[in-house]
Amino acid sequence: MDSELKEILKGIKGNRDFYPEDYAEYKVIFDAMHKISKQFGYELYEGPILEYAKLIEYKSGQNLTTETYRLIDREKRKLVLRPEMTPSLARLIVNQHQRYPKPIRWYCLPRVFRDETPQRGRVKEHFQLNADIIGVNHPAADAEIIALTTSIIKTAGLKDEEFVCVINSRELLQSYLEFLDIKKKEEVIRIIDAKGKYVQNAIEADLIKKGFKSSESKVLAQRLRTIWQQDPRKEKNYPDIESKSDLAQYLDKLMIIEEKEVKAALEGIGLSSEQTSKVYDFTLIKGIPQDVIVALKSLDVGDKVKLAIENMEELLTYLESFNILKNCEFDMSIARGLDYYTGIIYEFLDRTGSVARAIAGGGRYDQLVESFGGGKIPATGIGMGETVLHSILKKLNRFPSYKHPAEVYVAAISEDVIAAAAKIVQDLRKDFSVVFNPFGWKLSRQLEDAGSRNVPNMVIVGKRDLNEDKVTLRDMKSGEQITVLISKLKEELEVKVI
RNA sequence: GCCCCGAUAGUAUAGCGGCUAGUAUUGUGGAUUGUGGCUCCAUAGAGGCAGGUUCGAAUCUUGCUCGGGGCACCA
Repeated sequence: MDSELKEILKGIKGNRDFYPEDYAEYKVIFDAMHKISKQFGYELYEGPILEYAKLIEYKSGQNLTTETYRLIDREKRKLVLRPEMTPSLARLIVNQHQRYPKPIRWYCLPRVFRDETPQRGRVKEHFQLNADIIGVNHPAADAEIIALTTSIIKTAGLKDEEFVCVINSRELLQSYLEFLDIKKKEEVIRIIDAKGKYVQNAIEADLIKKGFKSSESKVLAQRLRTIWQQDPRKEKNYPDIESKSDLAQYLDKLMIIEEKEVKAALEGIGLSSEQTSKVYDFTLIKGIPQDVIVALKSLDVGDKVKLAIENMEELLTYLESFNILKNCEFDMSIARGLDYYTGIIYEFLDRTGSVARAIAGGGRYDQLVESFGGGKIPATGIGMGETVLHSILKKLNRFPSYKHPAEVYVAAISEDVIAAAAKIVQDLRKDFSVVFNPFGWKLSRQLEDAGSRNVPNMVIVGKRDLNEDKVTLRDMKSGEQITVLISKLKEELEVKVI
């Protein structure tokens, strides 16, 4: 084979081929997304894969990130392969929202593209469910999106204890920083967001000082970071770490390391030691929502912060009404969505330890539509890629084994009954998935074919039966056969195919 | 962009400087003429790509490509 052709046939890095067995797994997730979105009364929409580069720039108010696929068309227009759906959604809303009564509940399952290095749960091309409520600014809307997402994740195959939705309020975080008279809010948020990295870097540096090899230190520090993030109270045992005396000591000190490193970073950008410890203590507030509300209420804060806390409390009541409180935690250290989110923000995290990335993430973005010149239209929504969820479910072995779609295999024994068989096939196809191979194959070959594809039922059409208006119905698994009148065939099959 | 690991038929693997590249399974065709999954026969199919070292490279080496994992980034 030509060497160039060989390279081409490998495909583009990070883009994916879905063979039928693979697609069947993703379909479990897609079906859950469609089914639940419909259950919640969301309408399906779609947009173009190509958009003007400017549209993405408007949304973010900055230049295109390096990850966006760019292209130029024949008319020299600068276009992009959509890296996310929200800008297109905002475009649709700005253009025609007046046609629709509010709130608008829409969902979409677009293929989106990002030119980034593939990692676990991260590829260049993926499907990303978007579900949004547009036109109301009410905590119940945020709660509904969280309920919808929870339901999808559970329908796809995860159990309650295997994931968690962590919730914070950007409004609360910001107003609290304002209350403390902190100017560099963005930088503080960035440090809080990256605290895991501070812990990891400190451990890595310490390990190198102790004489570990640089590459080994990196791996070990990562492992400790993962433990610290997923199990801060150290409830489980970690034999791989505990067996090494050099490492075991870190397990108990993770919280201390975090405090020291994060505080140093905060003071490093000019916060007073009082501001630093107040901010740090604030980020430690996390846990079951009721407890967090109590802790927040005990803080001595201004009216603006109190309002934000009341908002959180209201959200809590809706989470409870929607029966998803058990899936939720409030966590003041979650700082996702620096740029666009304005209120409640949330992300769904894996608790099985398979994948570090978020399963889904979303929040309230009340100013986005306005920034496109579309008037003050509040909105909240979620984005959920299929890759992280798939990766977790795969690791847990939750996908059913692959099944060929055909329910019935119709075999014609000889060429002179093909016409009669074809007629039966046509009729059966109104109710069943039917495979028919009228290629003049011998019966034994057709039996083997049906067997190798795991088609459960076979209808054998031959002259002998046909003379009495009958066919033979064979159960491929047991090998049992009965002859039935053609007119009764469907009835018989209906019992077998459920 | 950076780091680690890997790459032999569709799949799973063997060989580790002497290749005419072995095995299993899968594919295709056939042998039992209206009853398969067994057996048998035939047939097809591979060292990711490009260069270097060497008398000789699948094997050693360099770069790239693709895959897996991580960092940074992004969310």
